[in-house]
Amino acid sequence: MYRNVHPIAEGLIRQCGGRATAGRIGILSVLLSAQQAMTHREIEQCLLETLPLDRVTLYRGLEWLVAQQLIHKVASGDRVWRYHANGKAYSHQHAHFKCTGCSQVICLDDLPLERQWPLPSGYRLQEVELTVKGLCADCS
Amino acid sequence: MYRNVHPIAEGLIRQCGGRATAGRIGILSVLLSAQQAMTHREIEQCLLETLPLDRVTLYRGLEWLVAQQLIHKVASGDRVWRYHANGKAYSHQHAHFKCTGCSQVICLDDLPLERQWPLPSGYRLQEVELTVKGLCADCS
DNA sequence: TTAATTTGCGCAACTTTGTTGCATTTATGT
DNA sequence: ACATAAATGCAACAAAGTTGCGCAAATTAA
Ligand SMILES: [Mn+2]
Ligand SMILES: [Mn+2]
Ligand SMILES: [Zn+2]
Ligand SMILES: [Zn+2]
Repeated sequence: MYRNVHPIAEGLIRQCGGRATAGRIGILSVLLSAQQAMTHREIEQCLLETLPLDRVTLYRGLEWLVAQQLIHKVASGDRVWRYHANGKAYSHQHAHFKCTGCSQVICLDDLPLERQWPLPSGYRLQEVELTVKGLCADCS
Repeated sequence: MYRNVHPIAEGLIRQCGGRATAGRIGILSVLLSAQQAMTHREIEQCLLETLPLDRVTLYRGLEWLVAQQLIHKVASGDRVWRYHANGKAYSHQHAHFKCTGCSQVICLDDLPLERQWPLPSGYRLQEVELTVKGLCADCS
């Protein structure tokens, strides 16, 4: 249950010097307890009963948490952002897996992105975005 | 000038057994002449003078060309599809480069995606989507 | 060449995802 | 408890893309 992580979430938010509002704590708690990256919609649904937030507030909360580097944002192909808490394992750049069956997105911590990527001359690399698509264990 | 490729575009379309309409020929001609992957908007602008197409027709034309595998679709992070003609070089899976300055997207043919990607057990790979982000030669 | 049939087009309306402006409320330091 | 800065809720907006449907154009048959 994601309520257990409320104190942890609140601590993390205060450490950033931000206001510990119910919204931010709720959002971060959901993401800290989630096994996969979640869409805005999924987070909204998840909070619906305990803490109904306005969609805009949720967008702004997520934006703020990303800016504080407490969570990260995943693009994953469909035109929907997904969000996931930054554990120790996920603080560096990493790849993601997207299941084409159930649409879940998980972080692939093992997949190193620090290798050399050959680019045309004059081109400068900033960031690599890698999404492996396929079927998860449940959908296989 | 993309008008030179009209006969080529028409031939490719007829080879697929599809109707060679002015719209499809125009769209494919633009993409065949383009150096980079283009958004729906960019293609629309490009055709504006010679062949003003309804946005929906353009969407459906692109969809059809993708289904015929005459072009391919690139996700590239912002929530906008980009399209590019399938030359010989681009018929296989390949990575893309997206310039964070000018937003142009080019195909990285040299970057092999056929390596092994370690996945959790039970997970099955279908496709790899790799976008390298950075600055192109002009924007550097 | 014309007529019939099939397929694509244009238009309007709708959906989804996300953003912006502004008045109101709330968290926090004093 | 009060002042103040910051977050929230609401309405409106925006961009990208989709759907339904009547009409037009491309193929095919006559
Ligand atoms: Mn991740
Ligand atoms: Mn490409
Ligand atoms: Zn799955
Ligand atoms: Zn550039």
